[in-house]
Amino acid sequence: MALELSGYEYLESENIFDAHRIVLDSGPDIVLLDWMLPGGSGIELLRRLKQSEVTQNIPVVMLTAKTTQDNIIQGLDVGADDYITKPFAPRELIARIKALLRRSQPSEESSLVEVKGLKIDVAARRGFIDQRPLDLGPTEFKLLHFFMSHPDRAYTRSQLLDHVWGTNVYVEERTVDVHIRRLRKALQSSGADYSYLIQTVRGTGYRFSEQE
Amino acid sequence: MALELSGYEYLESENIFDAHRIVLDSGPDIVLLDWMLPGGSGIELLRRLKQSEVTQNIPVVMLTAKTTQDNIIQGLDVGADDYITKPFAPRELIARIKALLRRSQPSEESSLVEVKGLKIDVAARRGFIDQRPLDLGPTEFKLLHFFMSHPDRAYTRSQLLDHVWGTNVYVEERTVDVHIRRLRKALQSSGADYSYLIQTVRGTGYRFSEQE
DNA sequence: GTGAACTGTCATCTTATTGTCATAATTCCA
DNA sequence: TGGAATTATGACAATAAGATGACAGTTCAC
Repeated sequence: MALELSGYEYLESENIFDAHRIVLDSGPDIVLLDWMLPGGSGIELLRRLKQSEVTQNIPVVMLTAKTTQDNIIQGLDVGADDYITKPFAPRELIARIKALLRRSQPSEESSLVEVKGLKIDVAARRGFIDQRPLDLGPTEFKLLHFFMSHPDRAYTRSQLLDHVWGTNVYVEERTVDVHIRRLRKALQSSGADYSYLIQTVRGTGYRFSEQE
Repeated sequence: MALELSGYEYLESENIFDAHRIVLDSGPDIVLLDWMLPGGSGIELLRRLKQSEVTQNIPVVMLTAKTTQDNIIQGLDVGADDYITKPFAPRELIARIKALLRRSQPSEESSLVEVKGLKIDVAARRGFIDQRPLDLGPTEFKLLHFFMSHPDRAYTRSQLLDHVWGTNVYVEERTVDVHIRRLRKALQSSGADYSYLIQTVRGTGYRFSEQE
């Protein structure tokens, strides 16, 4: 109920066997695991999850009524990421889940990509032309980032939509044109004009290149 | 007693389980870990701490009565940062703790951070704009401190919650917005307006930067 | 116990960003 | 040289995201 109220989706299982299958099939973001499950102790599942490369990065929270030393040590040993002892407040459960999810989120890459006087700092999420910061919307930034890391190659609008907007997004192909224009505009804003880097490939799409 | 006399705050635990929770919840600056803990060897906890990304940077000092080489090697192997064998002089304990703390917080704990006319005194927990003290709540101070020691990079609300509020805290992400606002307000209180240092990064979060 | 300071949350207001369209400009080829 | 096809551009409304003010619960010092 607490999970539902907080807007999480979940799948339940009554026993280890189904639980394992569900984890493998649905690839959850997190696993809540009761110490005592019919058919075997939850710790067995925990061990299995942590052994497999596929599942070992899924954070696992152990729920337990037991506070006996043995069990807990066993749990630590196998690699639970957090524990909650029953009875617990729903708030606490949600808090711990949130914290774990936060932590497991994408690692921070801090790359700098540079082409001539045009530079983008991915960590800072910002672009520069000769030290001068660019005014880019999120989409323009992503587009520029994609282009700069895949230069000298023509992409169709469709491909750009996939890579920059993401799959499963329904957007008119012509929308790409508009963003290309916005990006070009930003690239020739102050002083130097770098808009030539974004080249139109008639009949195909666009390309990022220093040449020509 | 030695810790208290030296002005450190500490949390104690009688067993591995509680110890692990305490570390996760309170995010200590350092961990003193006895080799022998009821319910299991402290080394297991050490291993756990060093395995998780969240806790692996917390320095751990192993306390032990054993002087056998094996053990020491075992401990260092897993990642203990220092060793003290019992019996030990309180002075020595404190000295080692100090050394580790110094080492582990090179960038952050330089007690004076300054950017342009904005300066914070970490020890005194106060901020100044051109000598004039700022009116900051504890959270705002921590937020500002974090920003100033990690400039020119965008942070999501989640990341800020982790770094400033701590892990395992259940706070709405939007709460970050509110504190950002309070901080900005403080930065433009009297005279000069430094609120431009805290920049909104649409679709991502916030960034501290002198530029723009 | 009282009051001030501080926090977290909510509802509401603002603004930046986006997707789309209509129209102008260009390119290409018969 | 037309005109068909393709791309560029400006405008605009919808939307999503952030800013802001208010408020109530807590904590803490006195």
